[in-house]
Amino acid sequence: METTGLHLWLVLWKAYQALRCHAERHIHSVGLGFSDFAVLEVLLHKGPAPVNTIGELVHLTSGSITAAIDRLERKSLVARGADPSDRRARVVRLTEAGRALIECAFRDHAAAMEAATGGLSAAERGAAVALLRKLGRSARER
Amino acid sequence: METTGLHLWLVLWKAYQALRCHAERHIHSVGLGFSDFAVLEVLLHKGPAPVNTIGELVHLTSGSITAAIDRLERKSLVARGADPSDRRARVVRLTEAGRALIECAFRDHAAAMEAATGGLSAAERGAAVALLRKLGRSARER
DNA sequence: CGAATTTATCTCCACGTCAAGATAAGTAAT
DNA sequence: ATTACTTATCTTGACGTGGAGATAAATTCG
Repeated sequence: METTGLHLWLVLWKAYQALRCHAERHIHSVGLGFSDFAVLEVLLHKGPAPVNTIGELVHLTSGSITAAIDRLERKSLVARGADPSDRRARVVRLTEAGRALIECAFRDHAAAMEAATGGLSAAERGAAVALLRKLGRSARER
Repeated sequence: METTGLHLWLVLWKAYQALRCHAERHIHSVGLGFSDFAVLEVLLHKGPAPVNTIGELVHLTSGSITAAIDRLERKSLVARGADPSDRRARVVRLTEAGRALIECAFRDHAAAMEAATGGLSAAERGAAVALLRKLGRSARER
């Protein structure tokens, strides 16, 4: 078994692409892009938040998150509001339509990921999670 | 330990991003984009190949791979040539400069990945490779 | 208080990607 | 040989992203 860092990286990349492909198929079918889905998901699970806070959570730069919120606002899935404690900030919240959409889409997404990872037993998935978490953490620290 | 498919997907995503961040830093410092690096790497290890064959290997559509080869040709890192057995095809090969660059860049890349995955022991990396390979393969099959 | 710095957001532009369609060359079938 | 189909590549237009810089508000410090 190959244990070089390069090999691990390649295998990780391929696994990522395979899962991402599944994820994208479902998300695309709802008429959303990957980033827009991530933004809605953050809003659903963390509640309203300022633009750049969301950007950091989903790894988008200031320009990109502005564009993403613009897209979602154009579709009436989110709304910008004023932050009473900071007049620079614009707080983003889900609209009714946005909440309905992401709740449904998220359920589908979870089911799709469950199916896509079905090739591994529960024990294997647990082991994979532990290893990947450790790998990600240590890589981020360097 | 969480063993849902969704959780595994999220952890995989984060680990991927952490490693990709390392990879991109090194590749960018050579003046290349991620895809262009992948194209050169294919040419280095598999030898000259037609445009679309390369595109499939690095997962780029016909339009994208054309643009990538254009960029590399503009920098004189690769050259297009005729395929004697198929006049539609354009065979891409490394130039001297291209070979020198990718050989050097690839060594650096391998070293960077070695360092980035250093948080895992050899045994852990072997286990991770086995799990990720299985995961990727089964996800691709569905 | 006023000046300098930081923070939050937005605008603008360049880049890489994809999708769809165009062109040209090879292949198969009648 | 003609027709239809497939394959290899390129072109065009739209989209999402990042980076640099602009603006405005908040914060820090003398």
